Amino acid sequence: MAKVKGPTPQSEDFSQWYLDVIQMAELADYAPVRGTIVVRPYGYALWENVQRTLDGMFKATGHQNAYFPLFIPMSFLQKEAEHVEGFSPELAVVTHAGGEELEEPLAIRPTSETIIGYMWSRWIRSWRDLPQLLNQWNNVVRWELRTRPFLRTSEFLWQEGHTAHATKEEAEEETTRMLGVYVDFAENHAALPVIPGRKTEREKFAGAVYTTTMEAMMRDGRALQSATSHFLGQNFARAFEITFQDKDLKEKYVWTTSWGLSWRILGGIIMTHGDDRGLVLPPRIAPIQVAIVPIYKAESRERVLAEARRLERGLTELGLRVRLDDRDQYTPGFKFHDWELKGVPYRIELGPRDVEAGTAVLASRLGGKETLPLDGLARALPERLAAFHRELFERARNFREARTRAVDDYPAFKEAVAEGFALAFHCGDAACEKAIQEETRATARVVPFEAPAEEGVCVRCGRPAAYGRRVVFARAY
RNA sequence: CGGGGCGUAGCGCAGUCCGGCAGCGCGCCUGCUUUGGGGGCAGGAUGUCGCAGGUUCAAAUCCUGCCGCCCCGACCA
Repeated sequence: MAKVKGPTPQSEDFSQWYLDVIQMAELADYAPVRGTIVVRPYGYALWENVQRTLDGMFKATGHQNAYFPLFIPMSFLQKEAEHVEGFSPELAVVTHAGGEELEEPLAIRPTSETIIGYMWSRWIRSWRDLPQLLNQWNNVVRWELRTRPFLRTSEFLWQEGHTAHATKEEAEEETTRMLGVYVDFAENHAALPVIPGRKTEREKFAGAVYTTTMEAMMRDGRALQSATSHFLGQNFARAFEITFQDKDLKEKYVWTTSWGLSWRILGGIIMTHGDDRGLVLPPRIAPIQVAIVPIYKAESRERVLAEARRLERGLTELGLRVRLDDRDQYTPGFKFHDWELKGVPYRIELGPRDVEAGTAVLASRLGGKETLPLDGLARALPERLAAFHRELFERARNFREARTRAVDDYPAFKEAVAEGFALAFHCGDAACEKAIQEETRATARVVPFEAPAEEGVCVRCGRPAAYGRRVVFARAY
């Protein structure tokens, strides 16, 4: 009975736990270039499920996929003042190609507002060409100084939606609608409770008029910005001369939005649901929802496997993602640990005794084993998986609420952000916000949409509060 | 970009101080046995000791330079 090391316990070193789990569960591995990772098949299957789900939601809201190039002329990025200031420090730039120095360096896209803006300026002529509702699934590069798998990598996969509209109202509606899609995805598919709202001026996207976001709490109490949706106003329209002739015969600038969700969400799923045994994956996006572990001796092998295959077929026919673990070189105990590490929601154990009795053991990744009749077992699983999702979501929400405190003085604020979210009034001044960060390492994460209207004074400087409500502060990833 | 750590078998490491046969655990391969919570026994394979240069009869070990990665902090999806 060899003792095999599991991941570092969360309580001992949460960051090490995260890194251990990613490696051990075979989600990803480090690649040769600093800050880059290889997403392994199990991790990529998870990402594919995120993609498939979200892509359907984008299409249901009228968007179409397109693809714009990886290379962007440097001059494009310089056209929007805030945008270039925000992104230039982290650009990767190609200066040589084909054995020669390029006349104009090419930025590897950090995001595609500029090249899409350029194309729109050629495509859009009339109000009849609007709205433009585009999305692309791609990779982008941002040369981050401090990297961490999924959360912050030099190259990452994401989707970036870009839309152009005739009116401000329509663009703002789009901004809100798409944040709503992300919230729907987070809560109903990834089981992540999130707080939707607006970013402060200091935290907004470089080039946006304003940024909306959803923030989630990880199991170490830190916040993770899980998706953003930006109202870009006419900033990019002016920079790229994207104009159209309206019904009133006047030439006008379009109003644009952009919104994105990256594989960072996988980091959020890992750090929200995982425990000391490893991953816990939300059923709706788990690559494997049910693992069947057959238990047999040489003489019972065929009998047990035959029954296991019958069960596998029954589950597959219901549209469930199933894996029959018939690897001969491992013992059942090993397989139990393995599927727990990989976060599979349900495991079915099937041995000679069960086959004899017409039963099987159903084990939940959230704990508990029960013996159930084989007959009807498959049909019971969809409801079990739905309940699993609900329990996962509730657990995460309870955790967040237990670690969230409304605070009105600075000492209490410091205590609150040391272990979770602080709900506090703030004056709205960027310098004061920066001081908070320097003094507490916490930042303003989100001004929640859904928060009671309240007046007060700034938790740090005592000046009258802005926003008319409390702001969520936390240490963030 | 600042601070720290580490590069030795696929992985985790010991050996480096004090130069002298390249080691351990896990994993891997073969066989037998086992299988209801990470089995056992036996046999076996696997190395530019990060790179370059120097000192020496002799370098993983000492000297010089370089490279890379990881972790921690300030910036970002």
